[in-house]
Amino acid sequence: MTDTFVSNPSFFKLDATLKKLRNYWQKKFDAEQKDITVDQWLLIENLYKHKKTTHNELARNTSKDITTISRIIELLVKKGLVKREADAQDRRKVYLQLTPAGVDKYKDVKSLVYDMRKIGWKTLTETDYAELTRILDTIYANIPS
Amino acid sequence: MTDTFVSNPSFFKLDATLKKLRNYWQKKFDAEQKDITVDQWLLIENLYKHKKTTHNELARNTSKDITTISRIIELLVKKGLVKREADAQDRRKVYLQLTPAGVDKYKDVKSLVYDMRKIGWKTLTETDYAELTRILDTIYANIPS
DNA sequence: AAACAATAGTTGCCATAGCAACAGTTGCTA
DNA sequence: TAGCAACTGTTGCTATGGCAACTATTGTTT
Repeated sequence: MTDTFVSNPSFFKLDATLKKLRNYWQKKFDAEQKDITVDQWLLIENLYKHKKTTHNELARNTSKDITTISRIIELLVKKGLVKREADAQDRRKVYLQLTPAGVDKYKDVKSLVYDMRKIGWKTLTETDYAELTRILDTIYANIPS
Repeated sequence: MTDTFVSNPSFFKLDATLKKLRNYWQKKFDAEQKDITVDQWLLIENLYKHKKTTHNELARNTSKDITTISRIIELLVKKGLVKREADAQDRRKVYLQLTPAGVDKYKDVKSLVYDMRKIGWKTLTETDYAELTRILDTIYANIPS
């Protein structure tokens, strides 16, 4: 692996791309008055798919710190999109699930997200997607935890 | 482009990979008592390469918000790694440059960063790097500003 | 059973991200 | 030259990210 290669700014490029994506999504959300942030959306999407999870599971599934989950969930509860439910057996556990309003929000925002994903990929192929996935997964696996 | 393709979580994967990278770097910085954050490092690296820049240029070069630059620079000034210098012609402008201590910090941290970059890429090839660059650049270009 | 370890989640703190509002300066134009 | 637009940077506010310390609960060990 050459010097030039290693010193090339892949970290920077990842960061820049992700920021531009997040920014674009957020502006669309704001323009269409969805009244959520991109990360709040990610949790809603995850809760829709898993129906009923705990903070810890959500943290693992979304690659977010559990403290961040705790705070985002707090905001979603205040917005009436998520409800907490105590576990009867283990009183430390709190189950999280979307309220009916949360399910509505998911359905409302879903198609917008779908469209935005298409825009990011518009000039790329399925092979490109597979390549990106492979490379990012490899980098992820290469980094010690 | 298929449904499955579009609904696949590339945003999530980018985010997860970047977080793991940033985390790994930060832990190494902390373990070796470099006393800087990853983003502070990115500004130091940029200032080393450009010698003398303004907040605006630095924001463009690093893909960071100018308010974020303003605050990170404030921290670096407090640490004695960066100094501000007013422009004689245009009194709105402030030039930024590394102090001698800032240059030392750059030289001190550089090899550590070099090693970490190698670790992320250890099982990948130059072709992989070129592919990643191409795909990320394409996504970046596809997103409206 | 008492002591201790492990687990689930919250809160405090500081750093980064981005928007809006602001102050000061400079350039343009009527 | 007065007024306004554009530019440079800062500050306030809210959200996310991550570490450390904390509470409460449950499981384990002696």
